[in-house]
Amino acid sequence: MTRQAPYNRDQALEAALTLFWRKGYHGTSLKDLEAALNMKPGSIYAAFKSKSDLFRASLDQHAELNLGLLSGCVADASTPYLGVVDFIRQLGNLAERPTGLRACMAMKTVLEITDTDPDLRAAALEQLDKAETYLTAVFEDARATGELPETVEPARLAARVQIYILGFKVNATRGGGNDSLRAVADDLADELLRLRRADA
Amino acid sequence: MTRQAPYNRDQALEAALTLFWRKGYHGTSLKDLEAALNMKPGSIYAAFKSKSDLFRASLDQHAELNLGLLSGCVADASTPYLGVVDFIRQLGNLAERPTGLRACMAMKTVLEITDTDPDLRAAALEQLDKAETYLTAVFEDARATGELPETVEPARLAARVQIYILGFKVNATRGGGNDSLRAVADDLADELLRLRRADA
DNA sequence: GGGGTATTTGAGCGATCACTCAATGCCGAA
DNA sequence: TTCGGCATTGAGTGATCGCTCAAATACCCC
Repeated sequence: MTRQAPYNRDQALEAALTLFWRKGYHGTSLKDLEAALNMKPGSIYAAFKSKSDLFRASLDQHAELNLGLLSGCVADASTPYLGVVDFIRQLGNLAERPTGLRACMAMKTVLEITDTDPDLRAAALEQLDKAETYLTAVFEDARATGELPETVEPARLAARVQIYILGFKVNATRGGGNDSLRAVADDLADELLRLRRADA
Repeated sequence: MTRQAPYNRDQALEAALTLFWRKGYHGTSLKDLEAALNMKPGSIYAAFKSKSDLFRASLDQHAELNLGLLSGCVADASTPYLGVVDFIRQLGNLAERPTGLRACMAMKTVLEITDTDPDLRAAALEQLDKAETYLTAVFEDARATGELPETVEPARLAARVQIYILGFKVNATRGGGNDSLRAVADDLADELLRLRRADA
């Protein structure tokens, strides 16, 4: 039936994601995208409709990967709470990435986009909210099972952990090496371990 | 003598700072600046040389204000370490600011600027380094006086506190209200208090 | 092969970008 | 009152922005 497109859509989207992630929305021009996706402007618009729609698609793709990473840690650990702790500890591995890709795209977008393009901002905010909701649920369960003491407020702790994550990623963007990043990630993880009930 | 310039340079710089801070480097056009500074392009270039130089000047101005805030807290508190704790606690007041001005400009710049304009990126990085150096010095002194235990590594703790500050500001940019921001700022401040020696 | 269709192409659109400079306006000195 | 000199002006520079569309191309079915 219809002809197979000679470009791979997923592959193109990944290239766009990397570019937008690194350079931001305003900092990425269509010329940049044409080069990275190896597509002419007409093809890009046929496939993705507009620059902002392509950005939006990249943002969603990025969120999926990111949340997958977190939920993967949660699934693999002996308890969900320890999974979150492990996720924090693994932030120490961010040194492997180039500095431009150490901070998450949603965060960069919320900081970059203010008045113009409220849709993009809203999408990024929603992603951060989703992550925080996920964390809150984990902490609620941990309290219910007795892993966390009753005095812990799940939403409040989720906000704090979100701050750990976002702050760590901003700081990593400055360019720290493997050792220093790992040391601080361990400190943050240990801090969360200390919140568990002594008998847990 | 030379004629008095009909615009106030400091006032113009402050307007530029607010604009750049809120909208970022790429997100701010000269049209925006012309309107905010109430100056024609020729005057702007006569006074500030170029867009990037004006941004740079704004960045420096911002850093001065920011570091002044921190050192003010340190000077006012009963010990320098408690001053830092107080600074963290006062982050809860960020709700008073519009969301676009809650994150510090240096941080936003480091996240926004990657390849292009390495000078601007370097300037922003330097400012963050300066703040971290300041924190490290405070923690070193606190350890020397016995307020912090010997086991604390000042530089490592400074990185962690920097993460708290940066992370908090990113999170505040999402738009939290007065109560929620204050609650989490208190949590972070209390966490630092807990590091002090029991007899301090 | 040949015809029909879907996709890709890339020159070029108007708008906006950062920036310039000849003309103008304003001032103090003479 | 006139004049010399500097600050301000704003229309206009070439470059680049995001984006379009008529033409060329590649593919499938017959």
